[in-house]
Amino acid sequence: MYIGISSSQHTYIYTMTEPTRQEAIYTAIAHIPEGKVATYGQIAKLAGFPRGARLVGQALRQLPAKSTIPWHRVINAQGQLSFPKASAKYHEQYARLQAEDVAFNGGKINLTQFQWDI
DNA sequence: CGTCTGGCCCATC
DNA sequence: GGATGGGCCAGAC
Repeated sequence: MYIGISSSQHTYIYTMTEPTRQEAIYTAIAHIPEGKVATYGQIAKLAGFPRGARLVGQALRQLPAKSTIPWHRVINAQGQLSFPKASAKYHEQYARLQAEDVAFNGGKINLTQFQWDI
């Protein structure tokens, strides 16, 4: 989010120079429709970082708990959740996706069926 | 500066 | 299916 101060010339001074990578990434994720998933690489590209898949992971790791963006719709390019299978996070993501009728087959999501195509 | 580590990706074998 | 190696970018030493 920008914090801006307007001047008489209609220019703006921001506390952060530009949309942060994080913001661009969060915005992209926010656009994933319900019942669809996107890969880290896909989000990175959308946010303007063609090879920045890891940035997406980093951004999501720092996501505030109160945030409402659909982080659970971001999965890896293999169609799997990028959490250890035994972890609470894995189960939460799994449950949220299933609640949106995203199907798992042997722990994997069929990307040709469920990937968000822009 | 260098090196390692991440909710990764891709090509290749 | 799996393993490996290169690439990517930002942070943390």
